[in-house]
Amino acid sequence: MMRSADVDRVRSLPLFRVMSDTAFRDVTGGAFLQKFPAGTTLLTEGDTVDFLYVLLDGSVELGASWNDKDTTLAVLRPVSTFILAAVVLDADALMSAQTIERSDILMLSGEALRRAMREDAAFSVAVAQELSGCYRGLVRAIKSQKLRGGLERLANYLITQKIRQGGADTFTLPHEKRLLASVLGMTPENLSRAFASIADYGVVINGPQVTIARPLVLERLAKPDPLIDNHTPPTDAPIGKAQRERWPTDRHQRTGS
Amino acid sequence: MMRSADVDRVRSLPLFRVMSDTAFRDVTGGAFLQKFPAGTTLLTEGDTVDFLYVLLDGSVELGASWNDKDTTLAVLRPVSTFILAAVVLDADALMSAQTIERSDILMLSGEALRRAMREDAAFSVAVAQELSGCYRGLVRAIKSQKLRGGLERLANYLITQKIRQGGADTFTLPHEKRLLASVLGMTPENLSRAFASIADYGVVINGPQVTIARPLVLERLAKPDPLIDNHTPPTDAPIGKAQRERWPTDRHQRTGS
DNA sequence: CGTCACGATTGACATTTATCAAGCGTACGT
DNA sequence: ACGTACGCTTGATAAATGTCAATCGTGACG
Repeated sequence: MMRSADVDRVRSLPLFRVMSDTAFRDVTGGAFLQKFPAGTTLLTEGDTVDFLYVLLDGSVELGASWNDKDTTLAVLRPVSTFILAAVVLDADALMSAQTIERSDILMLSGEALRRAMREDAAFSVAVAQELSGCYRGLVRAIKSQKLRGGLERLANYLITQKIRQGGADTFTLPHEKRLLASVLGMTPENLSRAFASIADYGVVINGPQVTIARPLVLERLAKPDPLIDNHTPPTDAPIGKAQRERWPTDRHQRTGS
Repeated sequence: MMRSADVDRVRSLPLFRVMSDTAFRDVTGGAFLQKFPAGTTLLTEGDTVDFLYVLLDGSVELGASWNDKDTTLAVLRPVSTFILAAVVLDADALMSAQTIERSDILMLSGEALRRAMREDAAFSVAVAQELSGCYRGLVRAIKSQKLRGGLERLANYLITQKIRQGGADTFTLPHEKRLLASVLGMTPENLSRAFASIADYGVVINGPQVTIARPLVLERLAKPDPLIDNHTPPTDAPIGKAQRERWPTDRHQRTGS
């Protein structure tokens, strides 16, 4: 059902690394690994959630809608789990999930997950840590949304993106601009104008290519704040939302070796 | 250090009900119960978090600020825990906490909490459930913020408040309007105007007294949605964020008796 | 090769929200 | 009782954001 390489990738996630082999086999026993084309709706808000999803390849948008409007709450990249909170509570989904590009997605039985939590304290601690990381990600998102204006959100997004992609002054926007607009909580038209305005702060846009020509000028506009922006640098280690939140002050290093 | 009645109240929280007596004693052993006057800052964003806070009496505002602006993320009423996510990750606080009125607050050692999680699977499951509830509360908040306009947010707030206070057409706003404005993500001036506008939808304001004269008209404006608004009815049982999120489709009733 | 669909951009305009300023009412302390 | 501080309200105005419409460029597909 799963290739061994995929099993390894899941196993090496912080969430599953702490599980016993038997518990891991139990949880992955009835799992599905599916490939979905771009634009597939995996889950609609309000749906009953039977599975924990793990994005192994591709990308997924988490969104929500109300009254003919819709917005994007997050864009996920591999390797990420999603709708963990709904699985833990065995509750309905509050967000929709849709593939952005062709994606490999692993689906783990929610029931088995909850059983494993009850039987394995280390695992449920890992779940609690992952959830804490997700929670803090949302706190950052709300703070950005309520405290900053559109231009400031964009400026900080660009700075964060630059760092996450390695720190070079030129990088590529990872998504369509329309999607970015939805993430940033504005209309595509407004994002376009924001890109035009931000040229005054030394940002050069060339299609999906962005060059931050005068980083200090941009920073003066953005005023990035570690309590809002999570400037976690890129890493090849499989990382969960919890680890992202712990850096750089990881007081509990348990991967000692 | 704690009155027996207070111990009982904490013990009966979903978070702590599942703990063994010995684990509970261990966690509450080095606990402080303190009374704070109104307006006391308990915690500033960025601070190291050493304790899990439990609000036993009074009320507490969770807020955040950036660039001389500030906003309120939540207002807590007894009995609630707060900054659980930071405690679980042993990370810095992303929000500030301040008493709104004179409050009784219990402070439990974060270190002891994390130890109890590692040793007691049932407890760490309860922590994961509470965190899931908090997470979903934030998802609702972001959806409200990004998808609705100010007047719609106010309308839904009033409907939610009406239900939470028992369902009568007349009820009392639980906070100052300036605080409500901050919760709803608008300026006090704007909230004032929103209250004036909402009179057209059959809402009569008299100081802190609100009367919803034509509920159906207001609902047509508000379009409340269970995927955004948590219309949990009032209860006398000590309830956690997780329970709030499970109602009304609690598929895992474990308080069987 | 042409056509079509779609994302991005730009302009004009409407709506919403914030800001500044003034005035009102009430609770509180002297 | 008086004054004062503070929350609330209202008005005038500015800034930000959304909406509608048109255009441009590009990539997919017949």
